[in-house]
Amino acid sequence: MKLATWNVNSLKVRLPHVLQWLADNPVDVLCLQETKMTDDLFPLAAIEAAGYQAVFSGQKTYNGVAILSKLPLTDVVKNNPRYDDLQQRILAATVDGVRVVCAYVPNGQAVDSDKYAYKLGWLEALRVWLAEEALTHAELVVAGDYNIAPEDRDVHDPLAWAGQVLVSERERAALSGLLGIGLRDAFRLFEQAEKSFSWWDYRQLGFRLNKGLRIDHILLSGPLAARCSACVIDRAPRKWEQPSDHAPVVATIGARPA
DNA sequence: ATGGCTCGTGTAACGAGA
Repeated sequence: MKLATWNVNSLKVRLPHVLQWLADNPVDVLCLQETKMTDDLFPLAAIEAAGYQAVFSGQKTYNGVAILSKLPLTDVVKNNPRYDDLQQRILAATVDGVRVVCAYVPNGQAVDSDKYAYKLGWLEALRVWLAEEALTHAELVVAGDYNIAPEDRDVHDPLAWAGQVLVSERERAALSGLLGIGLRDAFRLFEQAEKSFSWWDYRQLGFRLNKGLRIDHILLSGPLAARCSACVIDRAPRKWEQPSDHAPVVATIGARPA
């Protein structure tokens, strides 16, 4: 099974990119974040024409998540049942026995802001819920835009970013908390090139100068991590016309042992 | 030190993202 996550920064603008990317990379499951549209506007027909089923949970202007899959999506859950949230940031579904959670973690804006406190509370509630999910789903994937660079090697200029939102200690501790329930960062299961990032600022030639952060992650439960044979960031669509500021992350997971 | 770019909204700037 190939599984990917991609923050598209508006599915209305990026639908052609998603369709092109799926044509080039026919993954089994694609988690999308920042669709930025209500469900009545979701481009289901175009996605189905590309050979994918889809579930989605959106809202006007901000946030919004979706899961695309070649195989049926069952047991769909919108939002974290342990957290009352007006923002549409979580979507879960089961595909071929694998529990897939698509997450768009709050940005946090600045460490002294209300949004930062919301981010930390949201992440703690996510940890509590995922710990429960892990008990009933041995094969659990949590893929999405975490808005956290786990380590300094995931930051183009750690000194400039030190202490700021996306890299602060409390955010990193919250991400470690998710690993503490038995999840692994698929990207770090393998040797990777230095300065591997998944997001680059639109401004200041961020992509061309590789001034980026690795903030989009695929976390895998133990049985899936054991079968994961690769995890890569696909920079190609970041070079296309009118790109998202994020690149897709793709994990390859082998078949269950007989 | 600040803003730099792109999105949605709505049709002009502005909030938000990261």
